[in-house]
Amino acid sequence: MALRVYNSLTRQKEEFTPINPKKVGMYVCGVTVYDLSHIGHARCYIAFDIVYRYLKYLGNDVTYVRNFTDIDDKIIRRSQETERPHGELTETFIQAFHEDMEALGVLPPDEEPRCTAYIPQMVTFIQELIDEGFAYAAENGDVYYRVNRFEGYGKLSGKRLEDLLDGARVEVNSVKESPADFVLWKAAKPGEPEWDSPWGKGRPGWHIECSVMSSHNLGETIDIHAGGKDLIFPHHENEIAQSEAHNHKPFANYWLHNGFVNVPDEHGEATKMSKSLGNFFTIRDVLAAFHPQTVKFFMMSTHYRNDVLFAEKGLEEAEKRLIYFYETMKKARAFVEETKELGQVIQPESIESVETAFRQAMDDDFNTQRAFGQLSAVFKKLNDLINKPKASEANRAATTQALLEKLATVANVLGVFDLDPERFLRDIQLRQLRDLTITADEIDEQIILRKQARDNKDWAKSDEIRDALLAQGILLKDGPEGTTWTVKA
RNA sequence: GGCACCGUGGCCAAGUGGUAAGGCAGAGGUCUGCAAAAUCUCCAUCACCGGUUCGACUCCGGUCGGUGCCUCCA
Repeated sequence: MALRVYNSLTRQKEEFTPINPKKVGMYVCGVTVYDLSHIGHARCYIAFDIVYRYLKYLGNDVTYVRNFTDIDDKIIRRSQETERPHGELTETFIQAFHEDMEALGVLPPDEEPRCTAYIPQMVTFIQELIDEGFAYAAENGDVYYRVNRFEGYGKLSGKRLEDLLDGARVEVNSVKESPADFVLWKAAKPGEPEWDSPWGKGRPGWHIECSVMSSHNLGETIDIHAGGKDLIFPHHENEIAQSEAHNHKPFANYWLHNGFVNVPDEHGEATKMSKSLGNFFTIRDVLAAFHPQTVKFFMMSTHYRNDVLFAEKGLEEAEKRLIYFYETMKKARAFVEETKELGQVIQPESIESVETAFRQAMDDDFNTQRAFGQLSAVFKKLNDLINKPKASEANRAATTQALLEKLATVANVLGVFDLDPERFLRDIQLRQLRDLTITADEIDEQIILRKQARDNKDWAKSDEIRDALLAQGILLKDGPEGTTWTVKA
């Protein structure tokens, strides 16, 4: 078995071969910290968190670098609007981003470089591009990349330079040699944050940051470079142009891009999130409404390269499914604990096949949806073991235990259903209760009263309590281990 | 206009040359004091038209429909 990944550069799935065996360097473009992060960011960093985890699971020593863009036009504007120093502003949102990622169970990368810490390196890099004729300083203090000097321009996005020029708006009084040229260094206007450079005070352009931080942290050629698909052009195209012109070697061997998170419009059709339309969800908004695992599981229920429609129905479906997974694990765990002595595992090879199937799915470009499909069969099997006395209880319990252990391995790679089931289910209940006036203790009281009535076969009284709870939004479920409850949808 | 991508059951969503994973919803059965839950069973020929092939949802060409990028964007 070998891992195959879809490479945006070649537009096909390829076997993944790192430059150094078992040692992988990956760089994912991070956020610009001028505001709270949205669910599109969540999708991206969840997707590549899985990539990170899976590569490690396969035995690779992975160095994962994800930057923070902590200086750019939007930051400056926001800083001026709010009259806060830009450093303080970005610090706030870096912290918020960390909180969001932690809530989502996204592992921290190995390095999180901030571009303001690399300005001298960027200046050097730009100067070297100028020296080689790949860039030029304009009279206003800006420095531009000379796109037509770089032969491979457009190889990632599939765009041809002449097409770009056709489509480009004619910029009046542009200091650029060509409309396709992009900025490497921006001259500072009065009052803006500024750094020294041979071309005057200014700040780096967006694209140069990633080229420099990538090579400084991971070397001139890296294995994986990833980000949202909206970054393919111009950001990643420009990174390639900068880095390959500068280093004379390939910049990244594999380019991975995740799909968008869309939101429903008034007709339920997918539409792009945008602040102007007010259809924008921050990670915080969403986590207030749904459990982080629900959000994560939902995101992973579509292949990372496809767009996903962030609709309430889908989230609710995901949550329902996740509850089923956790409830099954809880029951399975209880079954094992109740069994005094564990016997022989029934069909040990079927236990191993769980992980084999998982790897087959994940080896195919991190196909989480397929992995979940296969795991459904495992949960069915657990139910079977718990409920159907086909074999001795001791053997069934042993098999259940073995499956649970295998599941834990897989859960750890996926970062889903890796929480304690009791705790997850309790968290879900408490979240659901927030919208109701009744408390968990009050419900438990009523359940005890109802049990007394039921023990006395006082069905009228029992049903009365049940109906009363239902009227308050609480749905009772009578199981072998007693009565549990959920909030009515 | 240029460049990419997509079109699988009521809905979500895998598969991509050998005759359609999984989930939600729905129908029926079991269980239950009755419910609910759980559990079991059932439920598609893959937008359309041509072509290649022994054989195509899967490859090629075309048609129709949808989306993204080309301006800041995960």
